[in-house]
Amino acid sequence: MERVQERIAEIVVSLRAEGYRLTPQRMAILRALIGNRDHPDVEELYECVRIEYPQISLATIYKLVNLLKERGEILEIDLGNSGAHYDGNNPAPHAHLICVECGAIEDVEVFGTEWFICIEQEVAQKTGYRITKCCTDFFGICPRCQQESEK
Amino acid sequence: MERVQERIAEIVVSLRAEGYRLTPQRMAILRALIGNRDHPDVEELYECVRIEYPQISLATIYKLVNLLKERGEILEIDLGNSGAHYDGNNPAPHAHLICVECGAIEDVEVFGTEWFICIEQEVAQKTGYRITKCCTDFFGICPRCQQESEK
DNA sequence: ATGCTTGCAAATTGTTTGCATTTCA
DNA sequence: TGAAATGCAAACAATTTGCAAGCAT
Repeated sequence: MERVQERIAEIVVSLRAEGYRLTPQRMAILRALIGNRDHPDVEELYECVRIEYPQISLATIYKLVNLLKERGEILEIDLGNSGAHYDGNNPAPHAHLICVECGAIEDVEVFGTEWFICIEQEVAQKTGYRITKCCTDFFGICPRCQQESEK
Repeated sequence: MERVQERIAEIVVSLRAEGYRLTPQRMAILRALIGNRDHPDVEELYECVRIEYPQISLATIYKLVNLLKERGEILEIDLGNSGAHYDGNNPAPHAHLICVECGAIEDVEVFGTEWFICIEQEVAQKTGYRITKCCTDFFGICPRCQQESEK
C-alpha cells in the first residue's frame, strides 16, 4: 500500500505549490479519503476524522473536498438520492458499479483509460463538443445481495 | 410529432392499469415532460404547467415525476449541482451530452441500445452483478459556447 | 362512494456561507 | 506577521411529508 502514501504525497505537493496550507485536519481528511476503496461520502469522512479530531466540522470537510474536486484530484460520484461520494484513489476516468441494495460502490476495471479516451473522441467528433469529462455508472445488485434475496 | 401522443398514451395506459388516476394536472405535466428534447428540471415543468394551472404545486410535480421514475417511464439525469433533469422521450438506455457552460442537455445518438446491452453484459459477466441500469454522461462545451468564448 | 390526488405549509436533507478566532508557513 | 483555515451557526436549495379538502373512477 505504498500507493496510498504516494497519492497523498502527490496531492500535498500540488496543494502546497499553490499556496494552500496542510493543516493536521486536512491531512486526516486526506488519509480518510485516499486509500480506501470505499468511495466514502461526506458523512463517512466526518465520522472517520472525528475519531482523531472530535472538534472538526462538516464545513471543513466540504471545503477541502470541493477544493480537491475543482483541482481534479478526486472524483465526485453522484447517485441522485442522498449525498455525493468521492473517489480519491484514481483521478483517471473510470466507470463505477453501484449496488442499489447495499449501496456499495466499486471501480469497474473492465474498461481502461484508453477506452474512455476513445469514446470521448468519437463523441467529440460527431457532435462538435469539446469533451472535458465522461462518467459512466452501472447500477445493479451485487453478488452478495443477490444471494441474500435468494433465500 | 405523432410520437409524442403515442408516448403519452403509453404512459397513460400503464398508469391506469395499475389503478393510478389521470388528473388534468397530471396530463399537463406529462405533456410538458414528453415531447420536448429539453430535458427539463422540476422548476421548468412547474413554470410550464403553471400557465394552464396556476394553482399547481411543486409537490404535485415531484410526486408524478417520482412515480414515473420508479416505473421506469422516465429517466432522471443528475448533474450533481442543482436539481435533477428528466428525460421522458426515450426510456431506453442512452448517453447524454451536457454543456457545462450553458447547461444544455442532449441525447447522444452515437451509441445505440445494443451497445449498452453489450457493455452491460460484459460488466455483469466480469463482476457477478445483476445490472439494472447504466448511465453515461459526457460533459463538455457545446459548439455554440465554444464560438462565443473564442471572441 | 371510495380512496387516490391535490395543494398548502412545515419538515428534512445535503450543502454553502459569514465571520470571529486560530494557526500554518 | 499575514494570509489562509477552522468551527460554529445561520442561510440555502432541493426534495419530501402530513394532512384536510377535492375529484376521478
